[in-house]
Amino acid sequence: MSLSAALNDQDFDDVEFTPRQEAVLECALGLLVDGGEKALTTAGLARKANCSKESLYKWFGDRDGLLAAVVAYQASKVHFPPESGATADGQTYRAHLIEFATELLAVLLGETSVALNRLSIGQSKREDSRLGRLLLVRGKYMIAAKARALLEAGRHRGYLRFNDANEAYQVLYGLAVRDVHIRLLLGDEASPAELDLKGQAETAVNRFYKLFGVSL
Amino acid sequence: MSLSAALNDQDFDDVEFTPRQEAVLECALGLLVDGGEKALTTAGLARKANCSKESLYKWFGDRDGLLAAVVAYQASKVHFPPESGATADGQTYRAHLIEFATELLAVLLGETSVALNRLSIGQSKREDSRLGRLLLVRGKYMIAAKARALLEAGRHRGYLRFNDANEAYQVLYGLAVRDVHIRLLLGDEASPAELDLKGQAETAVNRFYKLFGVSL
DNA sequence: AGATACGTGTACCGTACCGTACGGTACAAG
DNA sequence: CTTGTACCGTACGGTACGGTACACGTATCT
Repeated sequence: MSLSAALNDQDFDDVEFTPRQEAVLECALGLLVDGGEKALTTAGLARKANCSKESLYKWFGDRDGLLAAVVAYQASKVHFPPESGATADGQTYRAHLIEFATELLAVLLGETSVALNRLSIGQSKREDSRLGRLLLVRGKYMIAAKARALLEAGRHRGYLRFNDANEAYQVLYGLAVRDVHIRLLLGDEASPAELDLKGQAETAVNRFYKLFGVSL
Repeated sequence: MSLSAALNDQDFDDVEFTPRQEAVLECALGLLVDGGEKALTTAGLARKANCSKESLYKWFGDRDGLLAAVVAYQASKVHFPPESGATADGQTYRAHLIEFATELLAVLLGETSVALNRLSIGQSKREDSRLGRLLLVRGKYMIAAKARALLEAGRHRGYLRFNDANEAYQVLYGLAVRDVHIRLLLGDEASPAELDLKGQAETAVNRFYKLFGVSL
């Protein structure tokens, strides 16, 4: 079963890559990070990765399959630490929230994430945007799920009060990310204050508690 | 003076387009909205707009100049209403904030804005992203300036309390937009609730007042 | 040793598209 | 009537890139 077939079947879940393929995909990531999509040509990747174009097509089907594989590979690298500290008091729970926000910012502002988002967005057209969906389901939705679980735990223990966990997460996201992500995607640079991820996460969580925290 | 020369000089300000050129740019916008960047070819635009490729190159220099002209043209269409209601009580000021947030969402979620953002992001590479900068300075920065003025007025009249107007604006932006913008750029669709711009703007402003409003 | 499988390197084809050149048309000014 | 300007339509060169075919090298299995 080829990868492109798997992609067409919307079924990209249980795909594993051999070490050799992962090395090639890492090269592809490097080309993408500095150079954008147009820098990732089949000939260029084959030259940089010391592999043949024929192998690329054997492994990934076609160029779209290659791009999808790059996204899937990068997404497979983010680990979800096991539910951190099931028994936590209010202070450590708040610290966990801050840590989550910090990691969120670290991921979104990372250059590989920026490069992949640029790639997926550039490919997205009106209707039919497979790369975008892939990035959403393998990236954003996973993070959102983890965040919802974290927030639900906080509500269950009486630290937070809200009706819709998803809405609460989106507010936390907005408070932490603001317009920094889109500005980076457009080529702007983050200000020094915005590069203090920990500080940004703390103020975001502070404001979040002002909105959804139980009365002091 | 050609447009491309003006672009290279970072000076794209006092550029005006003839009605004929604007009609062509409108066609280009249409091609961009449904089809993405690759759908906007010089031959295709010439065919759809009933103009010659030679005219395109005479007017816009090259394809990059054409893309830049499309962005500049669209940016030139957003008007800034004169400072609304200099003398306003607390209720109408809050209404003005809601109106601003509503318009912000309407712009960001509009399909032409999404298409242009996709275009600019797709063109942005590591270093050197002229389209992105153009969209930032002609779009985002203008909106941010207006928002800062509005917020400063609110602080001056005692409705709001904050130190940095820019930071306050970013919080308002985050509360209103959340992750909807990036999701749309990636090809996701807005939920029904998210399409209720007025309602979204109201809750965003409510939360904003919880953070920066003076004590009730 | 031979066979099968896998991968590299290279040459090649077809195509899409940018950019330009050129012929033809309409129109205004002298 | 001539000249200049602006534009359309089309055809063509150059090129970059996706995709394929093939020759050669290497390892593993029998």
